[in-house]
Amino acid sequence: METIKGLKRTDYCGTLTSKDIGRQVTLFGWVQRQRDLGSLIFIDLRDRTGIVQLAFDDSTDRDIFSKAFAVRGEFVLAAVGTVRERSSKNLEIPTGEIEVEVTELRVLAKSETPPFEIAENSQTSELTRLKYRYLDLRRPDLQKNIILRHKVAKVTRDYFDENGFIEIETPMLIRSTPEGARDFLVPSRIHNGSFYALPQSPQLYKQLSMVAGFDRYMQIARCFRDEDLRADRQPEFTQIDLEMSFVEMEDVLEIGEGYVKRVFKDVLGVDIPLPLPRLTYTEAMERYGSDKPDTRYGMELIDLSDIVKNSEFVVFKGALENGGTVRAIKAENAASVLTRKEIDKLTESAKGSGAKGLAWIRMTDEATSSSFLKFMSEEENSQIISKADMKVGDVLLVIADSSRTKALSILGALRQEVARKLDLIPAGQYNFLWITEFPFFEYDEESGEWLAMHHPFTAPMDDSLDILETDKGKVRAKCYDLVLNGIELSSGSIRITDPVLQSRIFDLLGLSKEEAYEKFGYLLDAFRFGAPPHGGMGIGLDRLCMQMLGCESLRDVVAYPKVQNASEPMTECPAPVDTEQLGELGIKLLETPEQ
RNA sequence: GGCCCGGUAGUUCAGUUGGUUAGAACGCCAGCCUGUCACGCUGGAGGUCGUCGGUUCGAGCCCGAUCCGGGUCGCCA
Repeated sequence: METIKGLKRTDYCGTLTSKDIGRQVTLFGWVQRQRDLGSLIFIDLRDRTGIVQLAFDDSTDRDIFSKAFAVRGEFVLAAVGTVRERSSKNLEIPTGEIEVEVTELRVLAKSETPPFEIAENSQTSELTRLKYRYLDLRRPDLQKNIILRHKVAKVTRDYFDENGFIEIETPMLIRSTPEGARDFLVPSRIHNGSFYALPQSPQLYKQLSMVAGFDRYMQIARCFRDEDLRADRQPEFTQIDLEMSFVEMEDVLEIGEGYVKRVFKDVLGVDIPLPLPRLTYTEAMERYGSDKPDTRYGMELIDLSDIVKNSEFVVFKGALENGGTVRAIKAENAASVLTRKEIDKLTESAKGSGAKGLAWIRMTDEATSSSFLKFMSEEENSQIISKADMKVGDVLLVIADSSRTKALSILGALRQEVARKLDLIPAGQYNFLWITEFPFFEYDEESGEWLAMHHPFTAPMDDSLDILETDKGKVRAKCYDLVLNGIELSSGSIRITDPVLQSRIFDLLGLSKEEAYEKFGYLLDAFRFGAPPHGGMGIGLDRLCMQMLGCESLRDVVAYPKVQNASEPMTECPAPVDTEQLGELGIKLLETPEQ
């Protein structure tokens, strides 16, 4: 193995062009491929910018030639040479017009044969790739993703800096507030039996920073939630967290929109027209059955309740008599894809999200078949078909449920599944949407109680103040979500700063003064010393990058992600620790974990 | 915790009603080759079929359990 002593890189591999012909260059990189043609050898040398061809022929020094002969994939090389025009060009690659005639070659490191090829569009299973993540990350796709992520972070800091935001680091070791998601806990050595928690978000610290007078705060903050993973959910994730003083909802949305426009323009060169569309929570649920609707395709929900309210079909009748609803979506020209068998599958997944069943009408050239038309009158039938504007080839999927919200959200999920099946989702399109006027409370059917839908510092809307105690179902919050292509990108709210209102809210949430003080005393104290009105939001950086790159999983935009069981295959964490270490923390395990 | 899908060579996969020595491609190793660029040609090595147990004369294939991965529901104020 040789050293780089005396060598300094002059260029990155992928940046050389015919303009560099005749130049003496020094390159470092990994061997993508070595092609040995006998008395002619080519090596593709790769770094993060791309590849360039090194050439060795009969004019090459014999020692260098035999070194090149022994080179294998992923060896690390230093090459000094002259850029020259290729005698046969390769127009497929950016550097294909030139090659480097090598006059000095050093093998800086050898490599074993890697477990998978370092190439774009790897077909290798994700587990293998994650075990060797450093090799996976060497692949051009992931290099591109991680570099884009860097650019997003850079533009983010620039934008918020230009708009008067101060970046403040908030602590990673904080007090646990066991509401909402589970906290990751960190035992304290100095205070045996006590624990820190890792932040689920910097929420309280950023509000305190408003009290401290920083006026505008931002942070690219790591957040932690000890919950089960999904394709778009990791136990640790990154939030672009911000908070602003002396603002109302409109001001926060304006900053948020400006950010979205800026980051898409600067990083992707894509223009996002402003202002972004808005829907209230109620509209979104009624039209799409989701509080984070994907508006890249239509297929909006159709209300059949009025038409079927007198029908004899017990399923519809029962749902409506119990205060529910009957809704449908129409899949246009879908009869060929949505066969009986496919509809059965949809029924199963609807049941999976809580449906009792799925009613349907399927119109084909031959016949109109349906699971329920036979229970309806002629008139009802034709009203349904005309309300849904059904044509030959269309399929109508109907959900009835005595819970209105449930019916809507089941249909919302179905809408997404059908859109994917029918391939209705256009690529390369970015549909942003603000969702506003979220309900303040959520009715829990099990306990029969109204629970907070948001954290307890979220302000109710001004016109809800009079009905806080009397009509909880109608209370709306000054809360807003930013949705992109059916994914929740961001969530925020205007906060309560009025102590009187705050204690009303605590009362409503069933938090006694003592409990509230026990949990959030420091914030309540702070608010006694002049709290400016404030509000903010947190934007999911990982999800944003995922959308910008069109990736299906967060694992493609997180350098070192966790897999579904929340472990990391490369380092094999989490892992047991030795008893001595536990002893210092005053912890005794009830069972010895298997090694 | 529930449901669905998957686990066969380094990698991606095939493997018939259970039946001889489990195949292919790529990769790897060796030889040949002066313009390749997914180089080509010739030859070769490489497998506890995730694991454990069961059924059987015989299991990659059937049964049970279990582990691992992916998706999803619950969960994620």
